[in-house]
Amino acid sequence: MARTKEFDRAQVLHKAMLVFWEKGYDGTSMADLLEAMGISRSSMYETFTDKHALYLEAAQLYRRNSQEKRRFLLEAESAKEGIRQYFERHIDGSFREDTPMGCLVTNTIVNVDSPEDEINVLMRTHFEELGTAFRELLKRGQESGEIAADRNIEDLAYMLLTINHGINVAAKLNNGRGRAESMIHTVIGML
Amino acid sequence: MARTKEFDRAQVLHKAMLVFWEKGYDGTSMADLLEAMGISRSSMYETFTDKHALYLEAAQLYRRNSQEKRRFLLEAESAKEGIRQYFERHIDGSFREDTPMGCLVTNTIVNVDSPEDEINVLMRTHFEELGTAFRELLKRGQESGEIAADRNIEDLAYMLLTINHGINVAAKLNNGRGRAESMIHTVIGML
DNA sequence: AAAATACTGGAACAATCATTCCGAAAAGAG
DNA sequence: CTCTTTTCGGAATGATTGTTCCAGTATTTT
Repeated sequence: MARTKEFDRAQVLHKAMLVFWEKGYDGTSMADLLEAMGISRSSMYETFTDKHALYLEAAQLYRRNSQEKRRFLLEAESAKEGIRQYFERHIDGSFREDTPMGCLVTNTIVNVDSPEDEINVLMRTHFEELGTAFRELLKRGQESGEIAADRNIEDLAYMLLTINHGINVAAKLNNGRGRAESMIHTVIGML
Repeated sequence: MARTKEFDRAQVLHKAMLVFWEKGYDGTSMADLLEAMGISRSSMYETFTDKHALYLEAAQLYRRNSQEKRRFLLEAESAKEGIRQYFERHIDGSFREDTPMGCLVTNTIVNVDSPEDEINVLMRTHFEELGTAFRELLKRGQESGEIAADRNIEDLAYMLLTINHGINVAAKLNNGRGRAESMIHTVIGML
């Protein structure tokens, strides 16, 4: 009876995500979004309701992509090797030239005011899960003897989580990824 | 011939700094600033020229206060003890309840678009100097035998700098300072 | 008292923001 | 061709933004 469905919703959302990633929530205007998404104002509001709702969807998309890295932690046989592979991916994602620098989630934490905001809850969950993944893997590594028994697993996991945050900040400063890669190599050697 | 000087310029600037610290550059409106500073629009523009100029001054003030921590690195006799004292101060400043969470400088890096902006140059310098302070102290620690000779000083310094960044992000997530303090203790034990 | 300066309050401005609405063009289905 | 639905582009709205300007009120010194 009518015209076929829509444009490519997923693709358009992806474009929006890149803009949010680069400029943050307040920093991106609707004009920026529409230009990048390549659809009309009307279509955008029809499809995504709101700027806030669009951001929420974009953040969730980012998170899905980003969560793939965590598989290296969950499925690793060796703790150190799993951590190495995770950070290799993490550094690559944070420093690569064809996407914005840093991490959309980290970039946002700062920006949103209310800690009760749905967005902020999403961020907190994101990092709690990452911290848990580090902890579980380190624990397994300790049980298998790969990591010394006297190590404080809780502290090491929190250290890795903190380094994870720090890399996202460092990427914004653009000091070059080489230093980060070398640093992670040394950190793993100390575990 | 005339009325005496002004209100307390330094005090008013301090108030403005707290607002920028909490809400970021874009996030704070002139209304917010004026309410916190307690002076009139006219006086504000007369005294500080611009929002941008005001922010720049506020950031420099923050940086001066923040730089006092670095003295613990520059003047330390023991490397580990100096690093311990630095991070004790750093965590306290980042997590304390009577000032905004995190670090004004870190909170800003994300926000400003152009890397050529005077503000962004300020930020970069800030962290380069901190990285140098870590490196010099670690080197002295290695020469005095406090730190093993086979350690890669460059990597360790970059790790501490990255952890420094990460703490500022973690403070925004408000996971409680206890975990950060415990983590630093463990990290220093591993140096 | 008079003159000079410091500060205030509010009005006015132009720009930008997210959002809503409407009419027209486009495109598949009957 | 004729519906029906999707998409578009632009105009309009109302709120908020940073900034300028001016008249008026303090406050101090000559």
